[in-house]
Amino acid sequence: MERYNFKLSESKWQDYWEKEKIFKSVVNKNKEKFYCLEMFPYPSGKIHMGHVRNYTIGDVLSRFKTLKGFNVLHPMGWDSFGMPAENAARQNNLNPKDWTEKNIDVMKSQLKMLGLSIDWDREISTCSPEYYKHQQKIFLDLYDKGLVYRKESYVNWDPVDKTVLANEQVIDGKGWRSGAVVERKKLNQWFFKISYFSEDLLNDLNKLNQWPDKVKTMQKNWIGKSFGCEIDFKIEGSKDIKSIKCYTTRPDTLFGFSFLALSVDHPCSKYYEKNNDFIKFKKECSKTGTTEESIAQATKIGFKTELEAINPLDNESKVPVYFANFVLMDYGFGAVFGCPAHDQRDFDFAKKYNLQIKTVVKPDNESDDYQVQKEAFAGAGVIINSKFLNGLSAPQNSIDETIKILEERKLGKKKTNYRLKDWGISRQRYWGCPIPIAYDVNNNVIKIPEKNLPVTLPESIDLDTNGNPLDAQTEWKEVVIDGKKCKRETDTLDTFVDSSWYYLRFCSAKNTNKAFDIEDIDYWMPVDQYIGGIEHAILHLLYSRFFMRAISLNNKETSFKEPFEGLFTQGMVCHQTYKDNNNNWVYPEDVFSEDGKNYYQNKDPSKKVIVGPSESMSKSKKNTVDPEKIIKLYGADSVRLFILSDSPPEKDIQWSDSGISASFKFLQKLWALNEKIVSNKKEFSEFDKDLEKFTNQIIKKVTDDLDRFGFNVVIASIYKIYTFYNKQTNKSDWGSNFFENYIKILKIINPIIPHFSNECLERLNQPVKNLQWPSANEKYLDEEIVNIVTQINGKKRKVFQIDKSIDKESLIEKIKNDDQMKKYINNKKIIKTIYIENKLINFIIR
RNA sequence: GGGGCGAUGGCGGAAUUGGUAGACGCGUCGGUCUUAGGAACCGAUAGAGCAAUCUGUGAAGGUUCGAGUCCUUUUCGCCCUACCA
Repeated sequence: MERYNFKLSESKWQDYWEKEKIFKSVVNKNKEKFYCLEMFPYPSGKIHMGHVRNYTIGDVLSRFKTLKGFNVLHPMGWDSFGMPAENAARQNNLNPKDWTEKNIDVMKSQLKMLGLSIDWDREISTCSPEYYKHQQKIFLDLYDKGLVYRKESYVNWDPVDKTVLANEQVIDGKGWRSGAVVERKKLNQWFFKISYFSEDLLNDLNKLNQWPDKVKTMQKNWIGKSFGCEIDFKIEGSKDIKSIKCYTTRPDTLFGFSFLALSVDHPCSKYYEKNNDFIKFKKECSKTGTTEESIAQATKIGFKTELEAINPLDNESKVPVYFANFVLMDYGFGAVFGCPAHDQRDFDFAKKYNLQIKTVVKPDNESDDYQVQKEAFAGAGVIINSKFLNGLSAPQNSIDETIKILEERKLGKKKTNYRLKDWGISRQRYWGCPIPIAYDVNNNVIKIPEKNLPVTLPESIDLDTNGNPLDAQTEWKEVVIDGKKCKRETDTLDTFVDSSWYYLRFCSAKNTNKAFDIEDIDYWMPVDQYIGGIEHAILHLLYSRFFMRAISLNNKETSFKEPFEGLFTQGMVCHQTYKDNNNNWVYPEDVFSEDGKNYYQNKDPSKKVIVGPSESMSKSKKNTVDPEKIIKLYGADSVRLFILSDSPPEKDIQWSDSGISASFKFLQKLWALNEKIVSNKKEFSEFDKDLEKFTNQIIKKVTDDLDRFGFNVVIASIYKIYTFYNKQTNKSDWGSNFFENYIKILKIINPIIPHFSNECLERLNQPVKNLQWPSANEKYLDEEIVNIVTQINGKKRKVFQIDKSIDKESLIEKIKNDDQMKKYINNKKIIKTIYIENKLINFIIR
């Protein structure tokens, strides 16, 4: 018997799928649709195990739904704009376009090796003008709707390279390339008004009942709705500044007011621009703030002004005004009222500058002379030392009451605040979608007319210039619109924009006139199942939700607002880490072990390797395994089988050599079984009820488990199938119903190991086209003989195999009189009998 | 500081609604076959005990006839987020 030749088989079926266009999807209103989408990859060079896991999950689901009769849309594309291309191009003296296209070719061939059921006719690439011309149109539409605007905003500026840095390019406050201390620089930039939908985005999370709660909570926190009030503080000591607005969630602690703090970027800072001490202070503030650690540990510093703020509820009380490093300009009004007794940050600040700490809330169990000591008290309690507010229960009552009073006296008003900020979309980069805007000689914003779209990137470009390479393209920049000389916008769009609407484009991927066809999206949208990494829980998913709302705003044709009905976030792929004696990471493929305990380097077996903990695969730790190599060694089906088998898909999985080789060996066993069945010449006449029962029960279980993403248990079932069928074929009579049941089995393993399943079906002269998912026959799902667990006082004592037809009374009588049970009951009195049908009997004795 | 998730054999993990804890795989041990095996096949495998049996789902309590599952407290681990007023 020949072993299973996965190389021949897998390439054969992949060719067949491609030639016959098996996965081509067309709108068919008579058939229920299923849109299965995995987050499309960035073409970084090669696929990694994370992709393998992501796309295997999506593929199994797509194939399963297809077998179940759905019209499945399962597309794939490339998130192909972005910085890595620019960096790689600069390093290797290439064009980003060429680098990207080469990577796409490689990765596409690798995805095909996995045998994914993708409709490649719908392939899209976000860096292609065919894609981004529609994006530019959408940008202009949103501009017309008032959802796009321009304002001054800060960027990270590298003063040596003279370039804008992305956050991830700033390491410890320094530019990643130059090492220069990064400065903050103000630039005019474009924004999407995502905050317009804050409330809607928050509320509609409730409707997403096929989303993980975790992701919804993360988005909820990100939107960060809070209830509070804005208060106007009168200011003394300046002829320019009359009052300052603050936002607070705790107006009820107003009598604890002991300073007012402003962000260094607060509009009032303009009056201090020439003050040398203030300039120094501002510099000091910008030093801390890039790494998370420094933020957490940053001490609170302030710059005292000559200004004084008056407590609106107590005109006698005047407090100093500071600029402080812990006040953020882009939340609230960039100004806070300091109440040290009941806010830890304010407390720290007050301690440092010897400001008054006035206790105005006491815990319920404390007396009225309670005083805050070592730290701020932010808990619930009762208002004290606050004149007419005294005695109110804090926080809820006291807040409501204070707001009422402030509103009556016209000193402030109730306000809901959101943490969610508008989305800055300008990037000072070459390799992104050009913003379809120009400016006339007076710097007015001029839209590029639709007929002139797309605004394409210039192909020959010098990436070694300082700053944005597009800025240096003087010829490209010049454009005439309606006879007027204009200069193009040289910023490009954030690549998150590209991925915020690609799910729509897949529905009409070939339409050159429009971004999408209403008829197409009416049928295909929303995405029924979206699958990807948890790292996109907030930004990408929130931006996509925003885009759907923005496109649908004042648009009667697209009525829905949620692009993704179901969301699944898969876990990461982990691998053991290895280091040599010099603390350098070592690749798994350069490591060997004879006993599984001591590890050595392949190149030099005298060198020991230290085994570290298993961590998520990353290039920096060199604990990666190359999928292409693994596929070539074991075959795609073995890889698919293993990547799904060891852990539930939402959790992390450990990649291991023993695991993948176990999957490989298992397929060989399954193949041997199939060959044994193929070569059987005997006819069987006896109907085998056990075989029928086993098959139907396992079909039921696999169907249910696939429906709930229980891939790892599905694979456990496949192992059980092998054990059962192997025993069955060792019998002299396999059963007259053997063949039809076995065919069903080959169908239910098809979504997971499709090449293998096809090959087995073909060996048995079975069709492989238009397979249908077998349904379990209810008749065989029930057992006639059931296990009855008997307990004495809740403790398991004996298990009886009982015919289901027996009635309750005789069953209890029978068990009571069982010799072993009698021994346990031991002449004691049965005071209660719990009976759960077909499951359990519990005697309570005393 | 805030939020979330989790803790089950040597390991990864099973266990619809509370109802036989440890499915399935890895590893380990024993056996068969083989010139050999790091191949294949068969069997065993939570712990203790010769056994009947007892103990076991991070810890402590509670609800219940019955808890891995529900409630309270607690410890540890992981993830996200971060001066949000």
